[in-house]
Amino acid sequence: MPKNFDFKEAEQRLYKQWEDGGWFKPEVASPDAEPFVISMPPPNITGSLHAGHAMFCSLEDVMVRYERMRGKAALWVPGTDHASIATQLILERKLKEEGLSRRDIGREKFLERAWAWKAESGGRITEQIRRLGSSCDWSRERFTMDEGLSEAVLDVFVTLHRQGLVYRGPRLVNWSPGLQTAVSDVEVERTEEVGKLYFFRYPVEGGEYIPVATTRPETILGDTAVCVHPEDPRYQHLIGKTAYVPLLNRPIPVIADEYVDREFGTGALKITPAHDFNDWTLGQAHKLAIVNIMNKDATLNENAGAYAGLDRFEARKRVWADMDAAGLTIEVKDHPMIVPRAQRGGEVIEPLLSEQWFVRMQPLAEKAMAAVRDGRIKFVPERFEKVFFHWMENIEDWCISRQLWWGHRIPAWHHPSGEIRVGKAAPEGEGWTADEDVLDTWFSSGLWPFSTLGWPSPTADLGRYYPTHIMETGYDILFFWVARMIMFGLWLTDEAPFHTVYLHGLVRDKSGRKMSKTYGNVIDPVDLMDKYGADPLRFTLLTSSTPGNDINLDESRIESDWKFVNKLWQITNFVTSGLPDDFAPALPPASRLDLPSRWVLSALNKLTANAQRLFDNHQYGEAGRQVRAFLWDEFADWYIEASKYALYGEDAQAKADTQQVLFHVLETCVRLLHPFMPFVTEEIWAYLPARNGLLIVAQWPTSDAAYLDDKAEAEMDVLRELIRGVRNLRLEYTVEPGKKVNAAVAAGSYRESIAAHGFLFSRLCNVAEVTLVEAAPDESASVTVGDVVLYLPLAGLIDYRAEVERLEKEQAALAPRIAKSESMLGNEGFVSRAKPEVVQREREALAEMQASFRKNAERVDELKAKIR
RNA sequence: GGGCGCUUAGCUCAGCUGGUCAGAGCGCACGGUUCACAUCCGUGAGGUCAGGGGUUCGAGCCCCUUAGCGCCCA
Repeated sequence: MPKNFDFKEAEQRLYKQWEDGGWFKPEVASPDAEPFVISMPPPNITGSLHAGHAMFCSLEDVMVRYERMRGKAALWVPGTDHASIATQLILERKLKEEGLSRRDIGREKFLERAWAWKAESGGRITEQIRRLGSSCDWSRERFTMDEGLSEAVLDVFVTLHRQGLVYRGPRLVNWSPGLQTAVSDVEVERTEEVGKLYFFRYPVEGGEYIPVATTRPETILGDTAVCVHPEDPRYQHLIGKTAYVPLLNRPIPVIADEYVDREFGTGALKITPAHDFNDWTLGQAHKLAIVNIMNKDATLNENAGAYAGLDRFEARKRVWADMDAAGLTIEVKDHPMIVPRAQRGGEVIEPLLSEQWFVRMQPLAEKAMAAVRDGRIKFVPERFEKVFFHWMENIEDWCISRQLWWGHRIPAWHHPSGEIRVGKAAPEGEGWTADEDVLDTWFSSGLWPFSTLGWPSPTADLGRYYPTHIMETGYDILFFWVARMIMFGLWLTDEAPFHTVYLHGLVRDKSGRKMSKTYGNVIDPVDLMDKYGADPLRFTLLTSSTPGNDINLDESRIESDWKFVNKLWQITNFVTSGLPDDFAPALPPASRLDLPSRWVLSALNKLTANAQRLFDNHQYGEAGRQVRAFLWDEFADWYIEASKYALYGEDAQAKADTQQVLFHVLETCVRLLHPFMPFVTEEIWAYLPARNGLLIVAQWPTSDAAYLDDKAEAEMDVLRELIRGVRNLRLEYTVEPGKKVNAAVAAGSYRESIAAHGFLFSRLCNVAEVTLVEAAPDESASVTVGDVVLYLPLAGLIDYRAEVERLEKEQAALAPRIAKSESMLGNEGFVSRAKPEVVQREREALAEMQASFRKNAERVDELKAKIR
């Protein structure tokens, strides 16, 4: 095999091999295999790959590849979203560059451009998703505006309308003046900003004034009442009197309502039902007049009198100036306030009275909550259930119409008579015109898990692959998307669309800041893949995250995982290079194997069992970390080094057995790592002998209890500690690294083991010969592990005083640990209530520490005697 | 105002069911050209697991509370 893994060449080739070979299709499993299905959160066609995409692709691919290896009919359905607002924003920006607006070119031409743009750039994101190694079934790729999905969307609208759940009406909605469309509650972001609070006098009949404060003086022109608390002595006598709207002199009532907070501001409120959500509610309760003063472009209309035609912010200045001139102003204060801004575009949202389509959410939410309550749907991590319930319990009707062109056109028809009919086709008769509006993007993505499988047609895919299994996505779209899928799924298909919602966190920069173009801290996953390959990026994203928590992406970790890829490659090179041409994998029984082999196989099988448990609990990151640690710190650093004795030795059987073990461990780890690092593992797989087929469909490893061996692990631990001790001594006494030394061991209870494994010392710490002794040789330094004392004779190098000091330091560290252990074991509560194996383990640990302490103490005495 | 998360080595983060869980990577110090790998190997320094209280035989891990940071909802 080549000296290094050339990811640039291999990634493309392997992905093509997988995709062209149809290995991403669920049909590669046996026909009766249990299905496992994930719907990919469809990226916007406007987008290019960002860290969030890389995150979900990595996670979902781990899930899918794992289940595929377990023999399931694994299906990951990919697709893209038309992203109504985001796409339209981009297209309008492009038009603007040409000096045009969408109205200049008209709806038809605009949509042509939109489709052209989709054709041109919709493929870019899917190419980038491929680069990550995502094993999704592209033959089932969908787009939210595909014919089938569009039909589904219209059907749902019609159905919900028939069920009385879709209605139309004038309501106060969140209006985006720049985009000229309504948006839903979840599309409004509330930002804390320092604004101004304007205090002024509201004239009341009889020459009195009520002081009132507002953050938006222009809305004064639309006031239809002044409201005070019914028990407020300051204003009680004015209740029921008539106030006059400043500048317009329009008479309005002074009303009373307990809603007013007497402590806040002046304790009196101006009420503008047409331009404020709270005021709207209050206005409904008091049957107040509704005066709309604003046009859809946020200029004021004829109801604003002299201010008609002015932009809202310009009007604000003028109104205030004129009121000041009229002597009605009191003061202006800086005021921290919550400003509603559009999620797309960021402009200030205006509450505006408008005719829109809504979905009545209450009935849908009930079903959704029931499904989560009774466990048909679970959240990982669980805490998001609380967030989900809180939102569901307070759910508002969903404004689904958008005054945009790019999207699913609402299947409603308007007649000059004012009649409105809902249906996919135009009603019979003359004069019907189609509704101008399109649906909220999230209306179609809410159907995604089933619409992508053919619903509402009873397709084979729908039957076999729905409901899906895990919905994996970012917690930031819990309300936008996940909640809607759950509601729609239950309502329309009578099934929970998935049984598990796995939510990942946001990917931030290394210091925890949100990535943004303005900060210039955006980490482009494509750059990282160019530099390190897809595997290290995936592995880093997967292993540095835990469910639901944000991750701060540090490039140094990707670099480190790039090194891990190389390490794996080099391990493979070592393991395979020595294998005979006719090598046939056949792991010998544990009874025939040497100690290092029994140890490493025991550790391997524990690892496999752990990985299984962790995958079962969606702890993918921890599983990946453990495999990496085992492979590098145990297998490469210890077993491989130890194996060289047998490999280069005379004993043919031992050599063959060792090769079997090396191969088995590597091969198992490659399987375990495949979901995390698909490219390098698949490439390695091709270099392993006697393999049939591709790793992508190889079997996921299971733990074999026959190879679990606590005794071997304990023995190896002692040997490893002794070896570490020797390495340490050699450095402390600056023994030349190349120089061979001898060791004498008072082997205590490990006599046989040490006698038999002198070769390990030779290989791992350059000790030529290990002899068993009873007493300490002259001029030697020692290392103690339990009742084993290893002496390193270092003639001429030993400073007895320094050696005593070193040992006493060790004793000082040991003493408190012994004391703690003794007190634990002396504690009746611990001995009687802790699990027996825990007590047993503690006893053994204490015995070992005590032995070490005793041996060290003896040694110190000996040395002290020599000093005198 | 309600809710949630985070606070563990200089930095970025793990720590699953409470009992070798005090860890990793990077960084740092020191030492290494022997036949898998310098994209490497070895050794080491460094943390009263934010503060306080509690439950428990035993607590980074559970409960309460305080503080700081962040997020969501209103």
